[in-house]
Amino acid sequence: VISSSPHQTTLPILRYDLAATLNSGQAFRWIPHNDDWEGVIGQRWVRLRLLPYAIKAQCVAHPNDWTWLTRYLQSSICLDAILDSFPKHDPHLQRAVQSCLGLRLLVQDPWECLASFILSSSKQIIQIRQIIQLLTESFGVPVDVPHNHPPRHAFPDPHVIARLDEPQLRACKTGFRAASLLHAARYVADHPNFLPSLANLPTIAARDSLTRLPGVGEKIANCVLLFACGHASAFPVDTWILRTLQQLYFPQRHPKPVELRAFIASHFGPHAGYAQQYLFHYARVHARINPAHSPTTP
DNA sequence: GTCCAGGCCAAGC
DNA sequence: GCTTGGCATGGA
Repeated sequence: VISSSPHQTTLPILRYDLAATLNSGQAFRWIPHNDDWEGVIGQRWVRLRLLPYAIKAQCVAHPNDWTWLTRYLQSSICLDAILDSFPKHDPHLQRAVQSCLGLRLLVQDPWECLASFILSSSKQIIQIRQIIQLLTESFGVPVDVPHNHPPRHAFPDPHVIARLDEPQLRACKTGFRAASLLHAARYVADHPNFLPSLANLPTIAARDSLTRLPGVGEKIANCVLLFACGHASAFPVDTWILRTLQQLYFPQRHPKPVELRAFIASHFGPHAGYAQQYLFHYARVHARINPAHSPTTP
């Protein structure tokens, strides 16, 4: 591994909650170090720090431009336009937005996102991180890191996963998800246009093509569409969001899936996926909203 | 020890 | 159409 001094830049930002963005269950590879966040985007190691009106970014090789980073972080978008599109008379959503004003949706690599969420099924976020770390350390290419820095690895390419077998994947604690990951890797490796094409399809058609993969249902498909393919109305409904929606919008009853889908489509507007991310983060931080079993706060 | 986790799927109402 | 159990694994 070649090491050298970090190169850095400063991205101007208006409102950006870096911690909430990197730690709200959309990406699984960011590690906090004091005020810094370290991660790997594509083949690049990156260190980020939030300043009053900027994000300071360091990486090892000097890049020609930083478009890859501003696109990933969505640091240049107009957040107000998105927040203004939310329903005006929804105190629950407004409260969630105020609790982490500056939370953004990242734009991630579709393969890493698809693979990560295949591995997420019926796992806690902390365990998803562990599985993905094992996978990258076992099969990912080492990336350049600063001097005396622990090694970091790129997320393994679909072609690499495709040549493995199920026991090798189960050795990374993937469990019953191994077969689905292997199948997805082989399909993506054999159909290089599949994932790039999703961004240009209507959301429903893109979702239908994703759910044809074994182990990919409506929820995981919506995660890929929202977190990697630019489908702003995709609204992943997991156990957290389901209980949150029930408690906030359907007190004392349990709407059927059809009713819930209709509510989501009509209530949250064109950036429903953003609303979902605020509600998800709010529910997880303020566990009192969401006493699935026993809340940690009185 | 028990319950359940950013689910999905096949089987059985 | 909706509900249930099984699927690995390990936090809480």
